[in-house]
Amino acid sequence: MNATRLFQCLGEPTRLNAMLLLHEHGELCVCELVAALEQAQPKVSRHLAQLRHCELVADERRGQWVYYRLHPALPPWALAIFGRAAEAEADALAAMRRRLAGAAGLPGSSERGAIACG
Amino acid sequence: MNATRLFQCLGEPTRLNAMLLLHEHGELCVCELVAALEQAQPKVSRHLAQLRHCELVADERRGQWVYYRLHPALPPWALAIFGRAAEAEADALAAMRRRLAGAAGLPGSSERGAIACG
DNA sequence: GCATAATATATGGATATCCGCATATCTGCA
DNA sequence: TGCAGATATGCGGATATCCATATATTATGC
Repeated sequence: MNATRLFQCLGEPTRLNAMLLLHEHGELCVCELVAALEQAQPKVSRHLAQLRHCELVADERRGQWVYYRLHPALPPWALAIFGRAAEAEADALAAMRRRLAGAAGLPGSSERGAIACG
Repeated sequence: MNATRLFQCLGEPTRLNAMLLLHEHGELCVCELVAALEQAQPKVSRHLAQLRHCELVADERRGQWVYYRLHPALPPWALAIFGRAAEAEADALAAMRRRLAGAAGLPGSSERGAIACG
């Protein structure tokens, strides 16, 4: 992991926001990211693939869903950078958090305290 | 100043290294940056112009030389990110520091302890 | 004014990035 | 087997990025 490459990956809003969400929530599936980011599914999926390629995230399939989390091998300085970026993007992050909580019916919604609808 | 834009700027080696050098040394003129970065002058100048445009650096002409420093309005979280990036790029930074010290005859060389040649 | 050093910009071309749309793959279930 | 939901990928096009070379600008010293 190298600083230039990390910054390249974070220099695009969808990827940065996805990383910040994963940093905050630990683990999210693609449909939750799509809901929180308010971006088209192929777009989110493509950016996640790029983050996977750079080993910024790790993915794991569980049944129908694919869960993403921060890559376990990320060095401490990278995590520290995510923390600072979260500080800088506090407002956008709050909005995404709200959309995530409002997305009922998604796999993780019960754990997040939302009312599951089905 | 916004996180995505900052990361875009830092996602290119010449710009990242220039920022780390300025973070470490406070102030450097273009010819010192050219020596430390080992990149062509027009290339360095162009990247500095871009950093200036994004208000990541401030410039000041003093006679023949133009000095660059980190922009005074940079928020704390941005400075913190530079610190972490410096940690990640410690080796490259050490090499640039050596080249800077070895560049005798440049405007700041006496202050840096090198032997001025003219 | 003229030569020179330091710095900035213009130009053109190669390459990369990002997107939307369509479609493929995979899983769970009837 | 076949359908539906979740996710990934192929493709073409628009745009942005980056570079090297050449040239312009600004300041200094004679």
